[in-house]
Amino acid sequence: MGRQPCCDKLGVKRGPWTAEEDRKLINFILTNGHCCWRAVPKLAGLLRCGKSCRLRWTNYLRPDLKRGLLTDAEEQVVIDLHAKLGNRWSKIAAKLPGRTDNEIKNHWNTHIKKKLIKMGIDPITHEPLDRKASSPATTSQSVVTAESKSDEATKQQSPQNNSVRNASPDGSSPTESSTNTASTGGTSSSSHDQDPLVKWLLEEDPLTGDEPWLSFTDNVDVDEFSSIAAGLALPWDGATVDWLLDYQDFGLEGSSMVDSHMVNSSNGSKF
DNA sequence: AAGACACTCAACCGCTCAGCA
DNA sequence: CTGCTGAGCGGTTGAGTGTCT
Repeated sequence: MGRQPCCDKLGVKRGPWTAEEDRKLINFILTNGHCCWRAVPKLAGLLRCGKSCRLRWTNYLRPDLKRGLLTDAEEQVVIDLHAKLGNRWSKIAAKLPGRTDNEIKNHWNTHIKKKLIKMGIDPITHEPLDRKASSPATTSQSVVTAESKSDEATKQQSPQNNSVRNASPDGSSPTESSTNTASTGGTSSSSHDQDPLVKWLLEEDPLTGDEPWLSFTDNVDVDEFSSIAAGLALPWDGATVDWLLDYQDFGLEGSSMVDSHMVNSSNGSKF
């Protein structure tokens, strides 16, 4: 790759996480929360950079994560939101509780993209492939606005330009307006604006930001966390938490074992 | 059975943004 | 206003795994 690692300090471990590292990170965050990711590895006794810890937690260890493939309904939501928002995976993920941006991004690239192509829909423009060359206009079948199309076109023309993220979180910046003006442009009312579900998804954040593990600052123990999780219908029951914290003690190797456990433990429906 | 190829997804990287002094 | 720092985001990589020949 030739890139400089983000954490080029000697002694900073990279690569796949071990069960022991997962255990340390889980233990630390469940008892202390994460006030400052940079400090987490040091305090948790991990030879990782904070960035790596944050990624591991948010993409894999977080207790509210669903595991396994996206359901058809979730997939449809992703497609709809992608048509509206483009590659803003974090925004899309925010509308799908239990899903991470990384997961959605991966799923998009590996499954949905192909599915759409198979269906004759351009995954970038969300327009029928056979109409792409002949007419840029939107159709009733189209699930994207002309604006988001230009958004994608802009991005494609300047692959080094990450400026889509110049948009403010509420999508109101000039950049946002110029590249993804679905809410302001004349074609703002795609078919999904009439879809109550999509409308809701575009307006509401299912996650409020006050998830319990974000505010563990008072040495909440695992049992307490388990009950909180149960109360919130989080996917981790007490047994799972206990198991998760102990699974490497049974000689299970690698975090992939967590996956299989999570999937198998609930009739194959993720966790 | 074994090698080649395809696919998946965890993890990495660089960039940008937000908050603060 | 400016510069610094930490957090978050999206794009990309590559190891592991599955499927095909």
